[in-house]
Amino acid sequence: MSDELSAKLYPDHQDPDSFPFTTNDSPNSYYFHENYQQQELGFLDAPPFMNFSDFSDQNQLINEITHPPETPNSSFSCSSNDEESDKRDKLKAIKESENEDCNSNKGGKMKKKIEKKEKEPRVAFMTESEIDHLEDGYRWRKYGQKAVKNSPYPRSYYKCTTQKCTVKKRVERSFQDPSTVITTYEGHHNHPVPATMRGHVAGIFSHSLQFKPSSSFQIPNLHDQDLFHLNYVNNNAATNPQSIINSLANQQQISDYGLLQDLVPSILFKQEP
DNA sequence: CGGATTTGACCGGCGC
DNA sequence: GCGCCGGTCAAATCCG
Repeated sequence: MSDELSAKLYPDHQDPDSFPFTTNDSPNSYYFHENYQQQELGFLDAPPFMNFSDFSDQNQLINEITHPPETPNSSFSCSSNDEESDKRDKLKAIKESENEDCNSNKGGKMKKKIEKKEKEPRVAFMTESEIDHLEDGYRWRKYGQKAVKNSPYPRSYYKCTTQKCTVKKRVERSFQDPSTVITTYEGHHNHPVPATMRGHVAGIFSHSLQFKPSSSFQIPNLHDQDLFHLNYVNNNAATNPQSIINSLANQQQISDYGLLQDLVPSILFKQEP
């Protein structure tokens, strides 16, 4: 994301890794927001009650910046346009030349070329919930917690407890909208949902709404696992006892739709390494 | 008692 | 080189 976009979206927010992602070194960040926008406009077969109004200002802003009025709003595809790929090529060239300078360190010892650790794909979900760590079907071990700059809410770090699975997730409450929790998954599980959780999943899925990608809008490389997370967290939030109690307090009638109306989260975007 | 969580220390990347 | 910051480690502590 450009500094300009970042500054307009979050004037007081300095944390580069919080939502939305603002990786300085990745030319893909712009692309993520195309996804974000695309999703808002119809990636998911969202039910009619789904309310994106909370994000409409952001999306409008993103739309303005990424597609200025004089530039035709080309498409919602995730492929980059020529101008954008030019920018990426240039950035790539700069990075490569920088690497060369660094590695050919005149007269000195030949520094072993250290490959930059490849980033795992990341997927972020924003969920309206009072509970920070939402049940998502997998087992996690907390390994750290840090204060988030310019936010009163800490960020928690979790690892999947299954052996040889390197998936991590970060959970933090949005400082802009404290009613929402931002969950970021990094990597993909190399194993099925733990057996002890499967019954739970089946029970939840049997009676409730599920998201699926629409035929007209696709985010490339969106794994089934990501939709699983979305469905699981969504449905779990909707069936969380405290959520139901809260909902009861606010609504006259309870229906599946009525409950979900206040609780459904939205997938925001996906970040590729 | 064993697994999970807490929390201060530590590390590496980055900007100045 | 130094300080800042995000992310991770690991010893101490908690808790069922």
